[in-house]
Amino acid sequence: MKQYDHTKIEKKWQKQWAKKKLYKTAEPKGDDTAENKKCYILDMFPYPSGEGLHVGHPKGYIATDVYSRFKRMQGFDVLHPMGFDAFGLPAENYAIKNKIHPSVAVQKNIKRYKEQLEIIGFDYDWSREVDTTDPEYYRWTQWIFLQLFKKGLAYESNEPINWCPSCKTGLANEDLEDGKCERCGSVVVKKPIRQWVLRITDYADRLLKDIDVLNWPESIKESQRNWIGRSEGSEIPFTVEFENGGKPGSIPVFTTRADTLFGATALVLSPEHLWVTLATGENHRAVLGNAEEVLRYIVVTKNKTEIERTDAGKEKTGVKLEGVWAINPGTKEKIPIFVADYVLADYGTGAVMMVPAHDERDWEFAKKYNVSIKTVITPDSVGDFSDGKCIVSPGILINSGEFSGITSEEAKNKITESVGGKMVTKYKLRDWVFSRQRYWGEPIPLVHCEKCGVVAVPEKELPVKLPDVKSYEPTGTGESPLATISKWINIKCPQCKGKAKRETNTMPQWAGSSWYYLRYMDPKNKKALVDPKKEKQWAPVDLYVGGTEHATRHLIYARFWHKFLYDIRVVSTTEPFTQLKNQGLIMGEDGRKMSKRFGNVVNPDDVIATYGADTFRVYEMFMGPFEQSIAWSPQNMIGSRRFVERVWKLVGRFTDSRQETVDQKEEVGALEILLNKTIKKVGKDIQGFGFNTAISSIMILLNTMEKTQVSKEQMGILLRLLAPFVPHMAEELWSVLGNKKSIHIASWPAFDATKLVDEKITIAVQINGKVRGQVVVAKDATEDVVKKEAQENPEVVKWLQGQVIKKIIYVEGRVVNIVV
RNA sequence: GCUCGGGUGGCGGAAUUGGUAUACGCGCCAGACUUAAAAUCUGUUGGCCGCAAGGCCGUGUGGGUUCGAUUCCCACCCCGAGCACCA
Repeated sequence: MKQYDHTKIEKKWQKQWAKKKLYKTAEPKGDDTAENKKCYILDMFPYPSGEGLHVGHPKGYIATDVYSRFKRMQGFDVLHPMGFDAFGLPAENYAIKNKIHPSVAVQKNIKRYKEQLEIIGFDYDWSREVDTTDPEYYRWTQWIFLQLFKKGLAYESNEPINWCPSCKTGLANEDLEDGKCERCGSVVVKKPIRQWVLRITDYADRLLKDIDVLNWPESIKESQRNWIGRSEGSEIPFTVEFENGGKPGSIPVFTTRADTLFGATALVLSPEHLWVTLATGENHRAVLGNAEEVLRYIVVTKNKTEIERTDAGKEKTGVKLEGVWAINPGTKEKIPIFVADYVLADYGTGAVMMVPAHDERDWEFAKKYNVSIKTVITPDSVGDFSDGKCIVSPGILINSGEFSGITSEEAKNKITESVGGKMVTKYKLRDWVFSRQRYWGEPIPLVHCEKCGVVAVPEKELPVKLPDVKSYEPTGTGESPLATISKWINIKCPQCKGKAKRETNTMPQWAGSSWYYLRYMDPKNKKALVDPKKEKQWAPVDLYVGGTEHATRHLIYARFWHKFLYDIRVVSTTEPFTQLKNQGLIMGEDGRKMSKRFGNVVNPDDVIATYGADTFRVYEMFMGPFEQSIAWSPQNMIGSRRFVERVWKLVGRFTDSRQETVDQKEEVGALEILLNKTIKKVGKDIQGFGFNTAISSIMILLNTMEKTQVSKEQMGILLRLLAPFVPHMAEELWSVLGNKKSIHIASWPAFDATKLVDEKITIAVQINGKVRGQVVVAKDATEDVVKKEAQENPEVVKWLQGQVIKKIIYVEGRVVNIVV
């Protein structure tokens, strides 16, 4: 047998597989039974940055590759595609920095990515590749937008939104991290610009409810629940009266604690509240005793960044409105009105009732501004509430008129009803700011007509192609660079043929990735986003693998679009991804995140050149639990290489002329049992993403096989168990054994359920729970026999001397415990 | 602050409807092969006490339930992630 030359073998088989189109996706069989045997396995497709891949990126891809090969061998029709998410800021910034047009840069980076992926030996069906920047692809991204627009789910708005001064574009809430731009880390400011917004909040309830049925990691599900942030409460109107006899008005507040209404000693409005704007405006200014002061406060507030405003730790500020007061609808007492920036404008009604005795924020504010504090809840178990303490927990009502004595829970409904309020549900989720003032994105397919207003581009005119432009750098004016191309902008209105202009905003990075999994099912279709038959054949995605960073962005957006597409009958399932797995990061050797900054990045190309793709794959799958972050270790890589080489040598026995005889230390029958056990375990582990334990059990099998006489058939089983992990070597050795067809379309070995337990089993003997000896018995030994053997065991006898046996417990096949 | 994960040898980790803790791999140590080294192969390897036989202690800490707890319950400590002035 020749030496193991990984480069030669890997190149050879990668070429062969491509030539024979081994991984071409099976076409739909068209019968009902076929549906049960499909398996759609999806990776989160990369955006091709200029950096190329580091060893952390392929970890998830290797896992899906192992899984898809396993499923194919089990006889499933497998769909395992790959593509590129190439619109968006990273690609554009790279292009700007390197002074290449984004489309050129993207194609270059895609090529590089593909090369890097190909040498790892993945089983992608490249004939289904998608590229979100391909007009034939984004035609359908635009089409989905138009359907949203037609259903009233896309609207134009001029509300202040998050603006990144460095990226020079508006951002969605999801694009912020601690008030900073997720991409560049700049502090985001609120800025009113014209924008397109999608009504994701219309789907908040369904997005929340359906989380329960998903087979996803608990942490991601929890993140989404937090993000959607449902809370049930009451909307209660507060009457407002003026000192100088103005007409009384009404301001609704939102509260989850209507039970504390009688303790509300002030009304607090956000600085952006419409009522405040009106009251300080030219016409009404006279009603306030201190309009100038209030205006000054509002200006100061608006100049603060989001971070400054929303930091819970900072001291609260506000200003009291003079000449006006509110009526507490419970007590009918006059209470002061404040404007304060701790009240968020865009949550609830932008107004809250201040209950200092039972809310810590209100408490803090009331102390500072001398608002009276009135306790109306007492903890239900103990009666000793003390005034001068903030009691946040619910309890029994006091000082609440007719409601005194009932519980908080009961009071919420009753009080709300009695003051003319209503029970409402609110969400933290905000509508999705969907336009970007940048070049490198899908043009929004709308037209602004002087007469007709906003008009959709007719579907047959899609795609609206992104025009070439000399300067694609962001303008910073709130307009996209497209606004400078008059030739492109000025068109006729599709409706009235009059003068009209194109919409110049582009879509955010997340648009293309919100539906790409559908396109893989039918990538070449020119007539529809996806053929309904093909959609039925493949949907939903059975397994989706990617990083946790997408928990509240991509994974929420995609679920939203999917549900919308379900409503307009483009897709047949209510959820896109039934099962989700997150790969843990591969950290640098130093334990820090891999980054150019730390100089701890490992390039997969180098690793593969030295050790081979098969070893690399084994190492990444064996290094620890898939979902866990673990540091890269060149030391441990050597262990994986050893393992791979030992397999090579083992098969060498069948080709070497000497037919090397084995010093047979293990029983042949025992090997048969171990093989069966291993087949069962490896299958179960791959299915459950326990790749590290699957490999360890194959290692145990290999250790035994090396010491035993092994038949060709048994060797074939070993190779098939290994095939998903080391596809090149398994293929090579499989052909060495004389097989003509590829191992990757061979059937996964079956195990014999009657041969899973050894003839003799070892049972531990405990005395009072401490292991004192072991007995070996036949596998079908009865309880009495085992108990008798246990008591006769010399080790045990020693411990039993002078003791009285109270009880003997036998756990079948495991342990005997003698209680003395 | 709230929510969700997680804490096991020198290291990555294995084992939970409660049943022999430390599988597998790395490293270390010893041996074989070699002039020598590397590679490879074989063996040992949780801690403490002991010449040994053997014993005691051990899954973040402290309690509890149980014949038996890494696993279940209570309290606490630490690490990671998400959310956070959301009324």
